[in-house]
Amino acid sequence: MATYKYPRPATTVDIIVFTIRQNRLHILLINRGIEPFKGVLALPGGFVNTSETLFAAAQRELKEETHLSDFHLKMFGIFDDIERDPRDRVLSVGFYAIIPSHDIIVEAGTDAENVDWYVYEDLPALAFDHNKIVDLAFKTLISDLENSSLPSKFLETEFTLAEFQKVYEIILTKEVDKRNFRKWINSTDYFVKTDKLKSGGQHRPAALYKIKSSDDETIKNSVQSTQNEMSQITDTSSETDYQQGYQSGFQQALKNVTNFVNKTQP
Amino acid sequence: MATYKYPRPATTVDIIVFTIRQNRLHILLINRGIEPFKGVLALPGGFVNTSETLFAAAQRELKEETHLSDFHLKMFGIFDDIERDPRDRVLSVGFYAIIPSHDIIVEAGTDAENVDWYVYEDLPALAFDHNKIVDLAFKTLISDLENSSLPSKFLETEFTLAEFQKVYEIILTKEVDKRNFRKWINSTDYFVKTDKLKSGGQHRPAALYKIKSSDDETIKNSVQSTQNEMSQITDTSSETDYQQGYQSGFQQALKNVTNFVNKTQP
DNA sequence: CATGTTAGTGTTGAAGCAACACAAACTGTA
DNA sequence: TACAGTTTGTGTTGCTTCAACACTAACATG
Repeated sequence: MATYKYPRPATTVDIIVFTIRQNRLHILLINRGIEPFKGVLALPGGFVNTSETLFAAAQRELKEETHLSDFHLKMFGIFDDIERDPRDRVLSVGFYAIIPSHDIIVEAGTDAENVDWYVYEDLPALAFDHNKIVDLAFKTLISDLENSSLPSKFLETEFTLAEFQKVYEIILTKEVDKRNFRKWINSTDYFVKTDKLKSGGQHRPAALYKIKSSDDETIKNSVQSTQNEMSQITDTSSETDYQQGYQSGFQQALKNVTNFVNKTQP
Repeated sequence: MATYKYPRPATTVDIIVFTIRQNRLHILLINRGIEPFKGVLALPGGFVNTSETLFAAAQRELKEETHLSDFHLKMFGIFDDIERDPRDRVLSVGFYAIIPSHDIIVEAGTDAENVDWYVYEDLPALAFDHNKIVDLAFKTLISDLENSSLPSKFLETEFTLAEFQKVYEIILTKEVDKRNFRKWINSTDYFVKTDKLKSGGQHRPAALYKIKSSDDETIKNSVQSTQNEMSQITDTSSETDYQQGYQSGFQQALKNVTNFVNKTQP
């Protein structure tokens, strides 16, 4: 039991786990095993302990309820409607995770009676305000797509450009021009061609690419636990920001301002 | 007294109040009247009650400590370092506020011994992790500048384009091209020219502009209390998003995807 | 009415990007 | 072994966007 001078809201984390299965975007939902909303589909998540960060809580809950432990994880929003949980005043912090398509072993954990994948575009009504949380997670995913190596997290470490292009087409539900896509790949410095080819196909073998990083294993195997705030700066520096850690801020923030500001010094 | 089965982190809000004085960006700080960090400069803010939203808490605290009540207010981040408050485990949600330069009557409230304005570029070490919070607030302000009518919140309801341009130059610390700036003003539909002129100057009178909105009083006099999550979508629709409220999400999220996606339908 | 100061206005060259078609490489089968 | 079938891989062009840049108009004051 814990006693405080003033009442305080509880804090939870909820996680949207995205993956691609059968060429469609899916998210992970649990069938709630306990009240409230017993038997209703809901996002994996749970209460934040006093001894852990929000990221740690999201990792822990996802592992408890799904036995997943290796994923990209990003905080994207806070949900604070007063009546969003019938039991008590509960704030929730939303995270989204991306796991590769081949990595889809999930088992029900303690709080969950059942864990399964559901097609994103055809979700039923979820418990609490979870539909709203899912919507914002998807919007955030979309806006994160272009300016980072993030979509490759849907694939294995090495992937062909055709596979990678397909990830975009599935998430955006739009056709992508092959040549322009490849030009964009080369214009970023997120990816490099390996000297390997995708073998075993029936047709012309494709070159395998991977994320360009001095230590991509570190990135792959750990969540972004050092990034403990939501970066509103959705520019091309968002990935490197996290690796550089905390910067002095002022000059950093000015880097990517565009528009009518003079580029040349007078 | 409040008793819970499990311990829970406390939740606070901290507010960065931006304004422009003497052609420099300032923020509002209080000299803490109580421990911890008694006598140290800190952001206005305080604990969130169980019966209020985070926005309501930010409004209330700002009013309690500064007697300000009319401002633009936006949530921008969460701060969850485990040791960020020596008393207890405390999560903090950051907001920034913008108040017009003419509207700078502030008085010390209950928790604050002293309230005053400090030049943004020359801040001392603040209590808790407040320097970090200020940095992210400023980054968010910068990225919000271009795609909204927000910077006009630094000015009175009606303003000249020279005044408006000056706001950008002060915040960005860069010179702005007058003709390109005015072209940008016209290309957005955020602003309209009124039929009034700025009188009383010594030289050619300038036309007065204002925010184009059917009910701009509503926008001016209220915080964005209906926007209870951080919109990661930093595109040109961010202002209208808030007015339209919650949308179905999927198609909405696709609107502003650019880059290599085919624009024409096959 | 002459001077001083701010308000207000268009054009041009460069860069970025969407649209678009065909040859090369490999597998399996005849 | 060659032919059919399928996927990989590659450049150019026109359009749009935007940064750079200089002069005239309007008013106040002495």
